[in-house]
Amino acid sequence: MSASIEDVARAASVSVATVSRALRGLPNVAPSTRARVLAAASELRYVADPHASRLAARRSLTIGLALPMIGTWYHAKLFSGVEAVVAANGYDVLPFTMAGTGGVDRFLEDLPFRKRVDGLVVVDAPLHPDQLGRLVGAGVALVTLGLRSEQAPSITLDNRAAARLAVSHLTGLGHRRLAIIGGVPDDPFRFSAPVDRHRGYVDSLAAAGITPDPTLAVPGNFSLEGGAEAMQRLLGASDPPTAVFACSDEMAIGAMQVVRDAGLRVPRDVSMVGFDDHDVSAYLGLTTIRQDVTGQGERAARLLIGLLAPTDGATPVPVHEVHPTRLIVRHTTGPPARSADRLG
Amino acid sequence: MSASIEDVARAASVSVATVSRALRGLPNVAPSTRARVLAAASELRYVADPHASRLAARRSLTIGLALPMIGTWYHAKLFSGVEAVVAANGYDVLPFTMAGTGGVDRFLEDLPFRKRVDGLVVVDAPLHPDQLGRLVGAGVALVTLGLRSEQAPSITLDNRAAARLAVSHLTGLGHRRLAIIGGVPDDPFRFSAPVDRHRGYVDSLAAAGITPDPTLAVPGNFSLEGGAEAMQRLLGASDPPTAVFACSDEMAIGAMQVVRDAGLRVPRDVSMVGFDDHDVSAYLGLTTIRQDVTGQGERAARLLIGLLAPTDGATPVPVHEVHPTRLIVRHTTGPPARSADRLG
DNA sequence: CTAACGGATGTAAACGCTTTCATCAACAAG
DNA sequence: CTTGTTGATGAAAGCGTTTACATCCGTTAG
Repeated sequence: MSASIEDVARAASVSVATVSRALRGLPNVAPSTRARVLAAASELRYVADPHASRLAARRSLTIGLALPMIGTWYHAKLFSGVEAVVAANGYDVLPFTMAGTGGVDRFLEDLPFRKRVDGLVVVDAPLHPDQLGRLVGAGVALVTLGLRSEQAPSITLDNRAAARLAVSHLTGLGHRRLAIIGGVPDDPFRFSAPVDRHRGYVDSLAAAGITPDPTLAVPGNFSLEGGAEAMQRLLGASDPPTAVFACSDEMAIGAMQVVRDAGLRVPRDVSMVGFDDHDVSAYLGLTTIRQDVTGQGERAARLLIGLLAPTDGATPVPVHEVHPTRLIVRHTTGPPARSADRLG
Repeated sequence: MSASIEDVARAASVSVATVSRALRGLPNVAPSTRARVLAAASELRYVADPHASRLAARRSLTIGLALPMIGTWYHAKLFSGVEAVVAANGYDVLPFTMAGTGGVDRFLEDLPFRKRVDGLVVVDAPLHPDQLGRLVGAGVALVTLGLRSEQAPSITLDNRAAARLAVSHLTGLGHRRLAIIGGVPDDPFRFSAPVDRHRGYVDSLAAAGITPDPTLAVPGNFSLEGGAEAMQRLLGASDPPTAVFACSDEMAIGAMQVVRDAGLRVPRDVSMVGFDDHDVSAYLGLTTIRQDVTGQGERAARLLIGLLAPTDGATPVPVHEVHPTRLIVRHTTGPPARSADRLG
């Protein structure tokens, strides 16, 4: 049905070995022969069967991308970055979503990617350190994104410092009752961002001489809905916050809507700062912490592909990159209304 | 390094053929034998090498997903839907992005997916009808999403009717100067939504006795930035619209920000209706046309997998599904301010 | 008791490549 | 003129499965 390497060999009057070499740009092929092979291949619209070639070459030319889910802004951007450089380097990308039955544990149990990918980008580190260690031990090249691990190169943010940036901005404006929407995850080893950001929040409060009020720290599930629910709880309290640090822009957006629905104004009654710099945030005027998600994906892919390249020396030391974040002040933060009281 | 089928065969004291049969649940294997093989396989943590098995079985158990890009809300949701059902059916999904060098044409030229996927979901039909025809002729199972094609099953929206829904809502409120942000694409064969929605817009104007003003139809590139730029142009005109139909929520969001930056209010000065029902739209109170993007992705995948299943009869007639849309009225639409003038 | 049958199993030939190794020609050096 | 050397090429052995076909054996029908 479709041409095989033998067809090309016949058409070019050479052996299949020569076709293979010529097509892959290997040395020791006479220029004239190579030209003839190339012509024949393109004439026959020949494309090497990836399965055959991967079986023979013992490399899949595929990198796996393990993430908790697709469909959110963050993961889509990440995917986009990874995909771009992976494709540019001639690899395929194979997404693994942890959402299905069994999730992470089944993923590790069945190792569905075994023999299927040359390397793995693990996002939000849905794996325990020892699980990661086992993988690395099994010879799987991998880089983690979102959680630092000692066993493999990683790309992270300084979440604690970033949170300090956000919260200090708020305390600097005079806020004293500061809430955080984020939440402690089930397992800090798997997704450390919320706990680190919470630490930064506490840091900043301490620096401003404020004692953290545990009722002002509510989980938001990193979703619009979760942010809205969290804000509802905050507003329902006896002494609501004048400022909120949401650990994602989506939670911030959900929360702001609740604020407005309650007849309050942002930032007059409640200041809001998010995290991510979601595409829409600029258009909503949301003050936020910017991170370059696509760039992180690109970087992770590049790192992994570097790992896959034949290392002509000792095993390289794992790289740990901490990507920058930046406070973007827009229009959802301002001094607390009560500061006027204090002045008066 | 990792167990092969021979290792399992040896451990279970049977031939590799029996192992293969036992593991794949084929008939004609004695229950006791099957149990023994299963035990051995799990003991050795055996997983069949996908490349070998795909080469031998001549099917890749992979479905390709060709889309213009990842990273936007729409495509991420679609991806999410496709991925879920594809994974549930034991297939892998291999994304192909058209963004890179050459884009669609190179994609078709090299047919990079040839021999690599069993079927293809083509999103936003980046292919000409005759290109699609060639693919189908070449035996590639495919379903298109976003553009109806006669050669293959398709999943579409009735974009024209949906646009009528949106625009009639606006005319019903009394608007007479109605803009549309969407734009005519380079090639209506590749992405027909904008032209169909424009038709629906014209329909509704006609029904309301309004002559379309070509200066009120501006392209917006289906992006936040594009929406903003479009709105800038509309506002800069001598007689700006009192209502805008944006062909995507993202364009609507970009446009609304420009409206507000100009010191105008939504919906008092400008009504806005979007298209998609983006996750954030509910939180922004955006009136919009809802479509179930994830559901469309799921459906496309299901259709394709059905196509792949052994057809024990004549070639099935291509299914053309038109998925529903619905107008969701929220808070960005209202009667035009000037309607008061008319009353007065 | 024999022949035919059918279920369980094994043998071995693909599948379409890559890659090692051998071969060969041409040419430089002795 | 031999002997090395080097670059171009081909032969063939895998790579780890699937699957058509053959074999074996216990049943059942005649």
